[in-house]
Amino acid sequence: MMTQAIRKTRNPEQTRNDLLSAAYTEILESGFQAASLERILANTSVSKGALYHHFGTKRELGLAVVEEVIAPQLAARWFAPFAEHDDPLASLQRILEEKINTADESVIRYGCPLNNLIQEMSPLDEAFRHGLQQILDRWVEVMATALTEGQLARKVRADLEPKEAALFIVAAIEGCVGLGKNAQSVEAYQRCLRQLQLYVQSLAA
Amino acid sequence: MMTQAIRKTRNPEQTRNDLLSAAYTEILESGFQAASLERILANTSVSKGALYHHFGTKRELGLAVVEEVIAPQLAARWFAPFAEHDDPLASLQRILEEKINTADESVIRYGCPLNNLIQEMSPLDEAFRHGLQQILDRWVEVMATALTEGQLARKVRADLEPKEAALFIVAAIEGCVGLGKNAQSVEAYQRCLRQLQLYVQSLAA
DNA sequence: TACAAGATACCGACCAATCGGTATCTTGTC
DNA sequence: GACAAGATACCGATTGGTCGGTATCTTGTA
Repeated sequence: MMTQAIRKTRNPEQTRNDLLSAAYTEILESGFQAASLERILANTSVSKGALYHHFGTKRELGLAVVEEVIAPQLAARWFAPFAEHDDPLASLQRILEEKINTADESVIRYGCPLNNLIQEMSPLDEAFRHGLQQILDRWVEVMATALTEGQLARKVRADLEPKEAALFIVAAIEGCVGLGKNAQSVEAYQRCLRQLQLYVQSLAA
Repeated sequence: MMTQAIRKTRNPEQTRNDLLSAAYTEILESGFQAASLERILANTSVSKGALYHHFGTKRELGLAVVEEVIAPQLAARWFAPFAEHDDPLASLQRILEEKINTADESVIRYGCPLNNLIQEMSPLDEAFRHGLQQILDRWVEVMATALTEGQLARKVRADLEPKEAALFIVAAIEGCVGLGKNAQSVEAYQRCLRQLQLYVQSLAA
Protein backbone atom coordinates (compact mmCIF):
# COMPACT_ATOMS: atom_id res chain seq x y z
CA MET A 1 0.00 0.00 0.00
CA MET A 2 2.66 2.52 0.96
CA THR A 3 6.08 2.95 -0.51
CA GLN A 4 8.64 1.28 1.68
CA ALA A 5 11.75 2.89 2.98
CA ILE A 6 14.18 1.45 0.53
CA ARG A 7 17.39 -0.43 0.73
CA LYS A 8 18.04 -0.32 -2.97
CA THR A 9 20.55 -3.16 -3.06
CA ARG A 10 20.19 -6.12 -0.81
CA ASN A 11 23.09 -7.27 1.29
CA PRO A 12 21.94 -9.78 3.87
CA GLU A 13 25.42 -10.34 5.28
CA GLN A 14 25.93 -6.66 5.83
CA THR A 15 22.47 -6.32 7.32
CA ARG A 16 23.29 -9.05 9.79
CA ASN A 17 26.59 -7.44 10.70
CA ASP A 18 24.94 -4.06 11.11
CA LEU A 19 22.48 -5.60 13.51
CA LEU A 20 25.20 -7.36 15.48
CA SER A 21 27.24 -4.21 15.70
CA ALA A 22 24.36 -2.00 16.79
CA ALA A 23 23.16 -4.63 19.26
CA TYR A 24 26.65 -4.85 20.71
CA THR A 25 26.71 -1.12 21.33
CA GLU A 26 23.21 -1.03 22.74
CA ILE A 27 23.95 -3.95 25.07
CA LEU A 28 27.21 -2.39 26.18
CA GLU A 29 25.43 0.84 27.05
CA SER A 30 22.21 -0.50 28.55
CA GLY A 31 22.75 -4.13 29.40
CA PHE A 32 20.93 -6.95 27.65
CA GLN A 33 17.59 -6.85 29.39
CA ALA A 34 17.23 -3.10 29.04
CA ALA A 35 18.53 -3.14 25.48
CA SER A 36 15.74 -1.94 23.21
CA LEU A 37 15.18 -3.51 19.82
CA GLU A 38 13.55 -0.30 18.68
CA ARG A 39 16.71 1.65 19.48
CA ILE A 40 18.87 -0.93 17.74
CA LEU A 41 16.70 -0.65 14.66
CA ALA A 42 16.76 3.13 14.80
CA ASN A 43 20.56 3.05 14.79
CA THR A 44 20.78 0.75 11.81
CA SER A 45 17.85 1.79 9.64
CA VAL A 46 17.09 -1.89 9.44
CA SER A 47 13.44 -2.84 9.65
CA LYS A 48 11.92 -5.02 12.31
CA GLY A 49 11.01 -7.58 9.69
CA ALA A 50 14.64 -7.84 8.63
CA LEU A 51 15.75 -8.24 12.23
CA TYR A 52 13.36 -11.08 12.84
CA HIS A 53 14.35 -12.62 9.56
CA HIS A 54 17.95 -12.93 10.74
CA PHE A 55 17.32 -13.61 14.43
CA GLY A 56 14.45 -15.54 15.90
CA THR A 57 14.31 -13.70 19.20
CA LYS A 58 16.04 -10.93 21.09
CA ARG A 59 17.76 -13.64 23.08
CA GLU A 60 19.23 -15.20 19.92
CA LEU A 61 20.51 -11.81 18.89
CA GLY A 62 22.16 -11.39 22.28
CA LEU A 63 23.78 -14.81 22.14
CA ALA A 64 25.08 -14.06 18.66
CA VAL A 65 26.62 -10.85 19.97
CA VAL A 66 28.42 -12.86 22.66
CA GLU A 67 29.79 -15.43 20.25
CA GLU A 68 30.40 -13.36 17.17
CA VAL A 69 31.37 -9.96 18.53
CA ILE A 70 32.54 -10.15 22.12
CA ALA A 71 34.44 -13.44 21.90
CA PRO A 72 36.56 -12.49 18.86
CA GLN A 73 37.19 -9.02 20.28
CA LEU A 74 38.55 -10.36 23.54
CA ALA A 75 40.54 -13.01 21.77
CA ALA A 76 42.24 -10.39 19.64
CA ARG A 77 42.97 -8.06 22.53
CA TRP A 78 43.96 -10.51 25.25
CA PHE A 79 44.61 -13.99 23.94
CA ALA A 80 46.53 -13.45 20.73
CA PRO A 81 49.46 -11.50 22.24
CA PHE A 82 50.45 -14.54 24.27
CA ALA A 83 51.33 -16.63 21.25
CA GLU A 84 54.30 -14.45 20.43
CA HIS A 85 57.12 -15.23 22.81
CA ASP A 86 58.30 -17.88 25.22
CA ASP A 87 58.23 -15.50 28.17
CA PRO A 88 54.57 -15.28 29.23
CA LEU A 89 55.25 -12.87 32.07
CA ALA A 90 56.89 -10.44 29.70
CA SER A 91 53.96 -10.81 27.34
CA LEU A 92 51.51 -10.19 30.15
CA GLN A 93 53.45 -7.18 31.39
CA ARG A 94 53.45 -5.78 27.90
CA ILE A 95 49.71 -6.32 27.52
CA LEU A 96 49.02 -4.68 30.85
CA GLU A 97 51.35 -1.82 30.04
CA GLU A 98 49.50 -1.24 26.83
CA LYS A 99 46.14 -1.27 28.62
CA ILE A 100 47.48 1.24 31.10
CA ASN A 101 48.82 3.56 28.46
CA THR A 102 45.95 3.44 26.04
CA ALA A 103 43.24 3.33 28.71
CA ASP A 104 40.22 3.51 26.47
CA GLU A 105 37.47 5.95 27.32
CA SER A 106 34.96 3.30 26.45
CA VAL A 107 36.48 0.86 28.93
CA ILE A 108 36.27 3.40 31.72
CA ARG A 109 32.72 4.35 30.85
CA TYR A 110 31.16 1.00 30.03
CA GLY A 111 33.62 -1.48 31.43
CA CYS A 112 34.26 -4.92 30.01
CA PRO A 113 31.40 -6.28 27.89
CA LEU A 114 32.20 -9.77 29.10
CA ASN A 115 32.07 -8.85 32.76
CA ASN A 116 28.93 -6.78 32.29
CA LEU A 117 27.03 -9.68 30.78
CA ILE A 118 28.36 -12.10 33.37
CA GLN A 119 27.00 -10.07 36.24
CA GLU A 120 23.68 -9.43 34.56
CA MET A 121 22.84 -12.59 32.71
CA SER A 122 24.60 -15.61 34.16
CA PRO A 123 22.01 -16.20 36.91
CA LEU A 124 19.12 -15.59 34.53
CA ASP A 125 19.92 -17.54 31.40
CA GLU A 126 21.90 -20.72 31.15
CA ALA A 127 22.72 -20.27 27.46
CA PHE A 128 24.23 -16.86 28.13
CA ARG A 129 26.18 -18.22 31.05
CA HIS A 130 27.53 -21.03 28.92
CA GLY A 131 28.54 -18.74 26.08
CA LEU A 132 30.33 -16.43 28.46
CA GLN A 133 31.97 -19.30 30.28
CA GLN A 134 33.46 -20.57 27.04
CA ILE A 135 35.21 -17.25 26.59
CA LEU A 136 36.47 -17.32 30.17
CA ASP A 137 37.67 -20.88 29.83
CA ARG A 138 39.64 -20.10 26.71
CA TRP A 139 41.15 -17.03 28.33
CA VAL A 140 42.27 -18.95 31.39
CA GLU A 141 43.53 -21.81 29.27
CA VAL A 142 45.62 -19.59 27.01
CA MET A 143 47.17 -17.92 30.01
CA ALA A 144 47.76 -21.16 31.89
CA THR A 145 49.41 -22.74 28.89
CA ALA A 146 51.69 -19.76 28.52
CA LEU A 147 52.61 -19.93 32.20
CA THR A 148 53.41 -23.62 31.92
CA GLU A 149 55.68 -23.01 28.96
CA GLY A 150 57.26 -20.20 30.92
CA GLN A 151 58.04 -22.67 33.67
CA LEU A 152 59.73 -24.99 31.20
CA ALA A 153 61.81 -22.06 30.03
CA ARG A 154 62.75 -21.33 33.67
CA LYS A 155 61.21 -17.91 33.47
CA VAL A 156 58.30 -18.62 35.79
CA ARG A 157 58.53 -19.86 39.36
CA ALA A 158 58.33 -23.63 39.43
CA ASP A 159 56.05 -23.76 42.46
CA LEU A 160 53.37 -21.80 40.68
CA GLU A 161 50.18 -23.60 39.71
CA PRO A 162 49.49 -22.23 36.24
CA LYS A 163 45.77 -22.88 36.11
CA GLU A 164 45.14 -21.39 39.52
CA ALA A 165 47.26 -18.34 38.86
CA ALA A 166 45.67 -17.81 35.45
CA LEU A 167 42.21 -17.92 36.98
CA PHE A 168 43.22 -15.35 39.55
CA ILE A 169 44.80 -13.05 37.00
CA VAL A 170 41.67 -13.03 34.89
CA ALA A 171 39.61 -12.31 37.98
CA ALA A 172 41.94 -9.48 38.94
CA ILE A 173 41.76 -7.95 35.48
CA GLU A 174 37.98 -7.93 35.52
CA GLY A 175 38.07 -6.49 39.01
CA CYS A 176 40.36 -3.67 37.96
CA VAL A 177 38.13 -2.76 35.04
CA GLY A 178 35.09 -2.82 37.30
CA LEU A 179 36.62 -0.49 39.87
CA GLY A 180 37.87 1.91 37.23
CA LYS A 181 34.42 1.94 35.72
CA ASN A 182 32.64 2.85 38.92
CA ALA A 183 35.21 5.46 39.84
CA GLN A 184 34.91 6.76 36.27
CA SER A 185 38.58 7.29 36.66
CA VAL A 186 41.35 6.36 34.29
CA GLU A 187 43.77 6.81 37.17
CA ALA A 188 42.07 4.30 39.43
CA TYR A 189 42.09 1.84 36.55
CA GLN A 190 45.77 2.41 35.95
CA ARG A 191 46.71 2.23 39.62
CA CYS A 192 44.86 -1.04 39.93
CA LEU A 193 46.55 -2.57 36.91
CA ARG A 194 49.93 -1.42 38.20
CA GLN A 195 49.42 -3.50 41.31
CA LEU A 196 48.54 -6.43 39.11
CA GLN A 197 51.80 -5.85 37.29
CA LEU A 198 53.63 -6.06 40.61
CA TYR A 199 51.89 -9.35 41.31
CA VAL A 200 52.82 -10.70 37.89
CA GLN A 201 56.39 -9.62 38.52
CA SER A 202 56.44 -11.67 41.69
CA LEU A 203 55.73 -14.79 39.67
CA ALA A 204 59.10 -14.65 37.91
CA ALA A 205 61.58 -17.42 38.54
CA MET B 1 -16.40 2.85 47.46
CA MET B 2 -14.96 -0.56 48.23
CA THR B 3 -13.66 -1.77 51.53
CA GLN B 4 -9.90 -1.78 51.47
CA ALA B 5 -7.70 -4.72 52.17
CA ILE B 6 -6.69 -4.03 55.67
CA ARG B 7 -3.46 -3.57 57.51
CA LYS B 8 -4.99 -3.71 60.94
CA THR B 9 -2.32 -1.72 62.72
CA ARG B 10 -0.21 0.83 61.02
CA ASN B 11 3.51 0.39 61.11
CA PRO B 12 5.21 2.72 58.66
CA GLU B 13 8.69 1.76 59.74
CA GLN B 14 8.04 -1.91 59.20
CA THR B 15 6.36 -1.22 55.87
CA ARG B 16 9.41 0.69 54.72
CA ASN B 17 11.74 -2.06 55.86
CA ASP B 18 9.62 -4.70 54.17
CA LEU B 19 9.85 -2.76 50.95
CA LEU B 20 13.62 -2.31 51.24
CA SER B 21 14.10 -5.97 51.97
CA ALA B 22 11.93 -7.19 49.12
CA ALA B 23 13.48 -4.66 46.75
CA TYR B 24 16.95 -5.83 47.73
CA THR B 25 16.07 -9.41 46.86
CA GLU B 26 14.38 -8.49 43.62
CA ILE B 27 17.31 -6.31 42.55
CA LEU B 28 19.79 -9.02 43.48
CA GLU B 29 17.92 -11.53 41.35
CA SER B 30 16.98 -9.39 38.38
CA GLY B 31 19.13 -6.29 38.44
CA PHE B 32 17.75 -2.81 39.04
CA GLN B 33 16.36 -2.00 35.64
CA ALA B 34 14.61 -5.33 35.28
CA ALA B 35 13.38 -5.30 38.86
CA SER B 36 9.60 -5.22 38.82
CA LEU B 37 7.69 -3.10 41.29
CA GLU B 38 4.74 -5.42 40.88
CA ARG B 39 6.84 -8.39 41.95
CA ILE B 40 8.22 -6.48 44.91
CA LEU B 41 4.71 -5.59 45.99
CA ALA B 42 3.53 -9.15 45.50
CA ASN B 43 6.28 -10.35 47.83
CA THR B 44 5.43 -7.88 50.56
CA SER B 45 1.67 -7.55 50.36
CA VAL B 46 2.26 -3.85 50.45
CA SER B 47 0.13 -1.75 48.16
CA LYS B 48 1.38 0.41 45.36
CA GLY B 49 0.05 3.45 47.12
CA ALA B 50 2.07 2.64 50.20
CA LEU B 51 5.19 2.15 48.12
CA TYR B 52 4.84 5.52 46.48
CA HIS B 53 4.13 7.08 49.83
CA HIS B 54 7.51 5.97 51.15
CA PHE B 55 9.53 6.32 47.96
CA GLY B 56 9.02 8.92 45.29
CA THR B 57 10.22 6.79 42.40
CA LYS B 58 11.65 3.38 41.64
CA ARG B 59 15.03 5.07 41.46
CA GLU B 60 14.71 6.43 45.00
CA LEU B 61 13.84 2.97 46.21
CA GLY B 62 16.92 1.59 44.51
CA LEU B 63 19.18 4.25 45.98
CA ALA B 64 17.75 3.54 49.42
CA VAL B 65 18.56 -0.13 48.96
CA VAL B 66 22.16 0.79 48.18
CA GLU B 67 22.57 3.03 51.20
CA GLU B 68 20.43 1.28 53.76
CA VAL B 69 20.78 -2.40 52.89
CA ILE B 70 23.87 -3.07 50.80
CA ALA B 71 26.22 -0.63 52.50
CA PRO B 72 25.61 -1.87 56.06
CA GLN B 73 25.72 -5.49 54.93
CA LEU B 74 29.12 -5.12 53.33
CA ALA B 75 30.39 -3.12 56.25
CA ALA B 76 29.43 -5.87 58.65
CA ARG B 77 30.91 -8.65 56.55
CA TRP B 78 34.10 -7.05 55.28
CA PHE B 79 34.99 -3.87 57.11
CA ALA B 80 34.26 -4.64 60.72
CA PRO B 81 36.58 -7.67 61.08
CA PHE B 82 39.58 -5.42 60.46
CA ALA B 83 39.12 -3.43 63.62
CA GLU B 84 39.98 -6.37 65.79
CA HIS B 85 43.72 -6.93 65.71
CA ASP B 86 46.93 -5.16 64.82
CA ASP B 87 47.83 -7.73 62.19
CA PRO B 88 45.77 -6.81 59.13
CA LEU B 89 47.14 -9.62 57.00
CA ALA B 90 46.05 -12.18 59.56
CA SER B 91 42.64 -10.53 59.70
CA LEU B 92 42.36 -10.59 55.93
CA GLN B 93 43.48 -14.21 55.75
CA ARG B 94 40.89 -15.09 58.34
CA ILE B 95 38.15 -13.26 56.46
CA LEU B 96 39.10 -14.93 53.21
CA GLU B 97 39.31 -18.30 54.91
CA GLU B 98 35.83 -17.82 56.24
CA LYS B 99 34.51 -16.82 52.83
CA ILE B 100 36.10 -19.93 51.36
CA ASN B 101 34.69 -22.24 53.99
CA THR B 102 31.19 -20.85 54.18
CA ALA B 103 30.90 -20.14 50.45
CA ASP B 104 27.33 -18.99 50.37
CA GLU B 105 25.01 -20.43 47.76
CA SER B 106 23.59 -16.97 47.24
CA VAL B 107 27.02 -15.54 46.49
CA ILE B 108 27.68 -18.18 43.86
CA ARG B 109 24.29 -17.76 42.29
CA TYR B 110 23.81 -13.99 42.40
CA GLY B 111 27.28 -12.68 43.08
CA CYS B 112 28.07 -9.54 45.02
CA PRO B 113 25.20 -7.03 45.10
CA LEU B 114 27.71 -4.20 45.05
CA ASN B 115 29.51 -5.47 41.99
CA ASN B 116 26.26 -6.26 40.20
CA LEU B 117 24.99 -2.73 40.58
CA ILE B 118 28.33 -1.25 39.64
CA GLN B 119 28.39 -3.04 36.32
CA GLU B 120 24.77 -2.29 35.56
CA MET B 121 24.12 1.17 36.88
CA SER B 122 27.30 3.21 37.16
CA PRO B 123 27.33 4.31 33.52
CA LEU B 124 23.60 5.02 33.55
CA ASP B 125 22.95 6.96 36.73
CA GLU B 126 25.32 9.28 38.49
CA ALA B 127 23.53 9.02 41.83
CA PHE B 128 23.84 5.26 41.81
CA ARG B 129 27.48 5.48 40.87
CA HIS B 130 28.13 7.91 43.69
CA GLY B 131 26.35 5.79 46.28
CA LEU B 132 28.28 2.72 45.21
CA GLN B 133 31.55 4.61 45.10
CA GLN B 134 31.10 5.69 48.71
CA ILE B 135 30.94 2.05 49.72
CA LEU B 136 34.04 1.23 47.68
CA ASP B 137 35.92 4.20 49.10
CA ARG B 138 35.19 3.17 52.65
CA TRP B 139 36.18 -0.40 51.92
CA VAL B 140 39.52 0.61 50.42
CA GLU B 141 40.11 3.10 53.19
CA VAL B 142 39.50 0.59 55.96
CA MET B 143 41.85 -1.87 54.35
CA ALA B 144 44.52 0.71 53.60
CA THR B 145 44.45 1.97 57.16
CA ALA B 146 44.83 -1.53 58.48
CA LEU B 147 47.77 -2.16 56.16
CA THR B 148 49.46 1.03 57.30
CA GLU B 149 49.09 0.04 60.90
CA GLY B 150 50.42 -3.36 59.99
CA GLN B 151 53.51 -1.68 58.60
CA LEU B 152 54.05 0.21 61.84
CA ALA B 153 53.82 -3.09 63.68
CA ARG B 154 56.42 -4.55 61.28
CA LYS B 155 54.02 -7.18 60.09
CA VAL B 156 53.59 -5.80 56.60
CA ARG B 157 56.31 -5.14 54.09
CA ALA B 158 57.52 -1.57 54.37
CA ASP B 159 57.75 -1.03 50.62
CA LEU B 160 54.08 -1.73 50.16
CA GLU B 161 51.83 1.17 49.21
CA PRO B 162 48.75 0.55 51.37
CA LYS B 163 46.23 2.47 49.30
CA GLU B 164 47.33 0.89 46.05
CA ALA B 165 47.39 -2.60 47.47
CA ALA B 166 44.00 -2.13 49.15
CA LEU B 167 42.48 -1.02 45.86
CA PHE B 168 43.88 -4.07 44.15
CA ILE B 169 42.67 -6.46 46.82
CA VAL B 170 39.13 -5.12 46.59
CA ALA B 171 39.28 -5.47 42.81
CA ALA B 172 40.55 -9.02 43.14
CA ILE B 173 37.79 -9.96 45.57
CA GLU B 174 35.10 -8.68 43.25
CA GLY B 175 36.79 -10.47 40.39
CA CYS B 176 36.82 -13.76 42.27
CA VAL B 177 33.14 -13.48 43.09
CA GLY B 178 32.35 -12.66 39.48
CA LEU B 179 34.19 -15.66 38.10
CA GLY B 180 32.66 -18.01 40.64
CA LYS B 181 29.26 -16.67 39.74
CA ASN B 182 29.61 -17.29 36.03
CA ALA B 183 31.11 -20.71 36.54
CA GLN B 184 28.29 -21.38 39.01
CA SER B 185 30.99 -23.19 40.88
CA VAL B 186 31.86 -22.99 44.53
CA GLU B 187 35.16 -24.60 43.68
CA ALA B 188 36.18 -21.96 41.16
CA TYR B 189 35.31 -19.31 43.73
CA GLN B 190 37.39 -21.04 46.36
CA ARG B 191 40.35 -21.64 44.06
CA CYS B 192 40.34 -18.01 43.09
CA LEU B 193 40.26 -16.80 46.68
CA ARG B 194 43.07 -19.22 47.56
CA GLN B 195 45.29 -17.45 45.05
CA LEU B 196 44.35 -14.17 46.62
CA GLN B 197 45.41 -15.60 49.94
CA LEU B 198 48.78 -16.44 48.46
CA TYR B 199 49.12 -12.88 47.26
CA VAL B 200 48.18 -11.52 50.67
CA GLN B 201 50.74 -13.84 52.20
CA SER B 202 53.40 -12.35 49.98
CA LEU B 203 52.76 -8.95 51.52
CA ALA B 204 54.06 -10.03 54.93
CA ALA B 205 57.18 -8.39 56.31
C1' DT C 1 -10.61 15.21 79.11
C1' DA C 2 -13.02 15.51 74.84
C1' DC C 3 -13.03 16.24 70.23
C1' DA C 4 -12.23 18.59 66.01
C1' DA C 5 -8.75 19.28 62.54
C1' DG C 6 -5.06 18.07 60.11
C1' DA C 7 -1.24 15.11 58.92
C1' DT C 8 0.30 10.61 57.78
C1' DA C 9 -0.34 6.03 55.98
C1' DC C 10 -2.33 3.27 52.82
C1' DC C 11 -5.49 1.46 49.01
C1' DG C 12 -6.23 -0.15 44.20
C1' DA C 13 -8.14 1.19 39.73
C1' DC C 14 -6.31 3.33 36.02
C1' DC C 15 -2.98 5.52 32.58
C1' DA C 16 0.25 6.26 28.71
C1' DA C 17 4.36 4.35 27.03
C1' DT C 18 7.21 0.77 25.82
C1' DC C 19 8.28 -3.85 25.47
C1' DG C 20 9.24 -8.17 22.43
C1' DG C 21 7.01 -10.50 18.98
C1' DT C 22 3.76 -11.67 14.84
C1' DA C 23 1.30 -11.47 10.49
C1' DT C 24 1.01 -9.95 6.09
C1' DC C 25 2.70 -7.78 2.55
C1' DT C 26 6.21 -6.18 -1.16
C1' DT C 27 10.47 -6.44 -3.44
C1' DG C 28 14.96 -7.96 -5.02
C1' DT C 29 17.68 -11.96 -6.82
C1' DC C 30 18.78 -16.37 -8.85
C1' DG D 1 8.50 -18.26 -10.84
C1' DA D 2 10.41 -19.44 -6.41
C1' DC D 3 12.19 -17.97 -2.45
C1' DA D 4 15.06 -15.17 0.47
C1' DA D 5 15.13 -10.48 2.29
C1' DG D 6 12.98 -6.77 3.92
C1' DA D 7 9.00 -3.60 5.23
C1' DT D 8 5.17 -2.12 8.21
C1' DA D 9 1.04 -2.33 10.67
C1' DC D 10 -0.36 -4.28 14.58
C1' DC D 11 -0.81 -7.21 19.02
C1' DG D 12 -1.09 -8.41 24.05
C1' DA D 13 1.60 -7.94 28.09
C1' DT D 14 4.08 -5.35 31.24
C1' DT D 15 6.20 -1.29 32.74
C1' DG D 16 6.63 2.79 36.17
C1' DG D 17 3.71 6.12 37.77
C1' DT D 18 -0.81 8.80 39.08
C1' DC D 19 -4.92 9.88 41.36
C1' DG D 20 -9.14 10.13 44.05
C1' DG D 21 -10.40 8.24 48.28
C1' DT D 22 -10.22 6.08 52.83
C1' DA D 23 -8.47 4.79 57.34
C1' DT D 24 -5.72 5.79 61.33
C1' DC D 25 -2.80 8.37 64.18
C1' DT D 26 -1.30 12.89 66.33
C1' DT D 27 -2.04 17.27 68.11
C1' DG D 28 -3.96 21.84 69.29
C1' DT D 29 -7.56 23.81 71.85
C1' DA D 30 -11.49 24.64 74.94
